[in-house]
Amino acid sequence: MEPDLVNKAWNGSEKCQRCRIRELVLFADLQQDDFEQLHHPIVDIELAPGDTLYKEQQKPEFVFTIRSGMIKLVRYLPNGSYRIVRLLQQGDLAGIETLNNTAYLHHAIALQDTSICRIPIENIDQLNQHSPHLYKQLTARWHRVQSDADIWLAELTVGNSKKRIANLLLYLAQQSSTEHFFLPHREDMGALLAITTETASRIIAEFKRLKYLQVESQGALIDKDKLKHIS
Amino acid sequence: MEPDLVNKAWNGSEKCQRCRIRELVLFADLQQDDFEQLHHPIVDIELAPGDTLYKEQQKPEFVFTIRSGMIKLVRYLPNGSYRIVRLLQQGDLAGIETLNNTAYLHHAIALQDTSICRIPIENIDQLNQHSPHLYKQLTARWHRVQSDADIWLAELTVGNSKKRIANLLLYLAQQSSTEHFFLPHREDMGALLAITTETASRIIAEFKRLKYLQVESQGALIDKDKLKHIS
DNA sequence: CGGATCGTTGACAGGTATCAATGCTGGTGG
DNA sequence: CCACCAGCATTGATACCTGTCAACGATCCG
Repeated sequence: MEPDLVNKAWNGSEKCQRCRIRELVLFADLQQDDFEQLHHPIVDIELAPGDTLYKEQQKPEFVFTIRSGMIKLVRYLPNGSYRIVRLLQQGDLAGIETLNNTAYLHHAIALQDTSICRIPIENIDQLNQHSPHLYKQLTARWHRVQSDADIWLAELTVGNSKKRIANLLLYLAQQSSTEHFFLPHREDMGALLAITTETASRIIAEFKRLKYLQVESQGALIDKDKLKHIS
Repeated sequence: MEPDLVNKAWNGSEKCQRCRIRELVLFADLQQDDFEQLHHPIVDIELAPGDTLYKEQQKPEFVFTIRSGMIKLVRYLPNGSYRIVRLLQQGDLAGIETLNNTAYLHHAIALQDTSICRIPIENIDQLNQHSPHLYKQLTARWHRVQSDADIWLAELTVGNSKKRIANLLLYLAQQSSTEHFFLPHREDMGALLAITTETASRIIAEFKRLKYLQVESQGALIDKDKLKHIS
């Protein structure tokens, strides 16, 4: 182990212990002892909208904890179009599938300004071998993957387009910590809901006209009752 | 611990060690020592088509390894209809989400004659605490959940109905160990693909007329090239 | 034989994809 | 500062697809 890496690791773990949202992220349950096992550096990353965090075919070396912002997980289809299979937000873990010694299953792309912690897989492996504290948090993340995927399948891919958009808006609003929330591009909405960009645009425009949806500088606002009535 | 439970546990673990498909199921990596930690009985269950393995609101006490057959995981929607979010087959683990101290996320219902091993959650928890051998297999199952969910989202909910049915048939054929495979009811196909029963029926009937699909007593057969061309 | 269940088919209205054109807005370079 | 451009968003027209409601056929079983 080179000295400078050890130093960075130490700095990283120091920061993790002082992390403002520590209770939400992967290392919530770790003890002082555990942090000393982090021999590889944890790095902060800031992403702008459109930045790619990783690609499917890339060598998997890191998992990523999302501290703020939003990431889309994307699968490209043979015909060149794409489908968004999940949205990740604060506290979510991107690249969890690589802990099984396999490749990334998606491309991960930022939708907003997004802050990330980049955690080397080696750290996770070491912690798993020498301490029991990470296991619970990891299982919780796997659980969330399943639960999100099921919600997606059961709620966002059924019914007509109006219903799906209404459900998506309700989902985004519910996920947000404030009243305002981030409204994706029409193309991304289409990729989320398996509808075309044009249809997404038409329905959003209609919701705006009906005042079910308002777009302000801080983000979007919805009339939840009206939208629930549609879905 | 009551003596008869201990006895049953011993019987159960004996059987696990001799299991014909052991390399496929959850206990693949377990050692002799580990099996001695199974203090609760593992029970074989045989299900007929339509039998319910567990329900969403049921108290979670067991996970289930599937030895043969097919199980659908079902979510009921507020309007009374349902959606199939995953199909489980040999080697898959049903109820994995309960290992996180939460409820079952679905109803699990057999589609065919199905053989199951019912494993008490306590066994899993104990093994996890005292031996490292289960961890890898569990992670592999979580991984498969994610990977299947993503395939579902990316391939079975996009494109028109003909494309979706073609993809479903290709998926079912690929999963099967023989050339023949199990063809679900039209209603289940609809619930799998987010289309109506009638549309599923129309397209299956058309595929039959075109000889892309043949139904024999052993199961269904498809013309993979023709169906790939559609999808 | 009658009834239940599932599959198939028809008719039609409504929804959505597709192709195409037109706004709108923010940024860039002259 | 302004004209221009690129990238989205919106809207229109139309053909096609799919949901809906309804009827009929096939098969199994008591």
